[in-house]
Amino acid sequence: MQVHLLPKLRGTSEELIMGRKKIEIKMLKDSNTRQVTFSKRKTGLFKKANELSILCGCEVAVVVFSPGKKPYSFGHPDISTVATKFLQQESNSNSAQCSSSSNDDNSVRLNQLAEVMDQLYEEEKRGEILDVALHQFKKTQLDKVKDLHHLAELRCKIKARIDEMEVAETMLKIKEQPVVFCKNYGNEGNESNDV
Amino acid sequence: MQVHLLPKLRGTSEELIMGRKKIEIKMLKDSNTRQVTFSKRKTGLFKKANELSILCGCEVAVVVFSPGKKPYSFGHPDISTVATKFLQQESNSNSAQCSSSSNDDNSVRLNQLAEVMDQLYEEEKRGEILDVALHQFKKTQLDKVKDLHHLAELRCKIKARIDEMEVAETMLKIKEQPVVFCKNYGNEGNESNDV
DNA sequence: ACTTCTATCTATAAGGC
DNA sequence: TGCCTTATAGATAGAAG
Repeated sequence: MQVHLLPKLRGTSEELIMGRKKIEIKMLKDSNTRQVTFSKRKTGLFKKANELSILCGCEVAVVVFSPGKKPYSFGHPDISTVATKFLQQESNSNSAQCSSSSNDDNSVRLNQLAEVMDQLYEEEKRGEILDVALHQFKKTQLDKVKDLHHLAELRCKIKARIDEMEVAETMLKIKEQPVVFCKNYGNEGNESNDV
Repeated sequence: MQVHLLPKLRGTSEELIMGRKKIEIKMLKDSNTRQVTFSKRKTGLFKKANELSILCGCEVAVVVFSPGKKPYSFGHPDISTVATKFLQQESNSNSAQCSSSSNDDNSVRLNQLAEVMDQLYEEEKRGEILDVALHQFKKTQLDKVKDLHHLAELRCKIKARIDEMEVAETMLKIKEQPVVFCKNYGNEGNESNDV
């Protein structure tokens, strides 16, 4: 369906096709190049974050502001969950478990991050960003999905969710108002590894 | 300056030096391997995050919980700054623009979602699976859909698609939401990954 | 602003120290 | 953990759509 219009390399004296070249890690001057690079690397970063979370069964949260000042985020299992976990650790830091060494500083920072994540989640639920979300989903998530397993359960879960949505739909028909969602804050029954 | 003390490979029948091998992106069973991998990949992730922040002059925040539940973070310029920026912007954008999903846009979204489902189906047929992605998709993306008005159509399409699919399980997600605000950052290489 | 394609460059699995 | 080495899988710069 796609024909290579570009020859691998012309036999001419100049090489127009250079392939990848090593670049210095410094602010890219050209705004277009910067945007393209941001796009590619953001995808790569999120992909890496996802792989790390799966391979090691750990929680990961990433927030990035594009050159255009738009926020993008990735979270596993969910940014809110990660944020919550941080908050909980802070609360329990006096008790028995967790947070070795100097977690106090981190807790403060994380606390703030948690709030941010909270806001992001809130904004997201407004619904106006489905376009972007889907786009991102197609680009990045699908790629990751290739490596995963267990197709069977999800169908049921999604169906269940859709049933819930039907209820919401009914309500929407009656009244056009933004639906208020509850943040699923609280602990997740996350797999706990040793160590 | 460096001399190879190791022969490239013994000519024996077995290859003790295997170099890199492809691994499946799934939870590593061996705790030792998992820890080693976590360490290596965390370093790689932070490095990527740092490069992205420098190359594109953007702000980045990454938080990771190790298999041992210890928090590690990277932030450029630092997590607190990024968090604060988020909060400030949130309050500003509250009155300004945002939320304005029109009904016409919904049909577009519907089509896009249908496309996604098709692609998911394709992936499934290829034998590669979904584990993490769909769960998150359900939890987050679908939540947004609740706010849209053409819920019925969407639901039907999804249901139909799901019936075809033997889809199933969990996690993964990416959230992004456009939040417009003005401010410029242009910081240089700064790396801070605590341990 | 996103994507595709290709040639390279970089990250990293294994195995040892 | 950290630090090496090697071979290979994966990421991505540059150019164009």
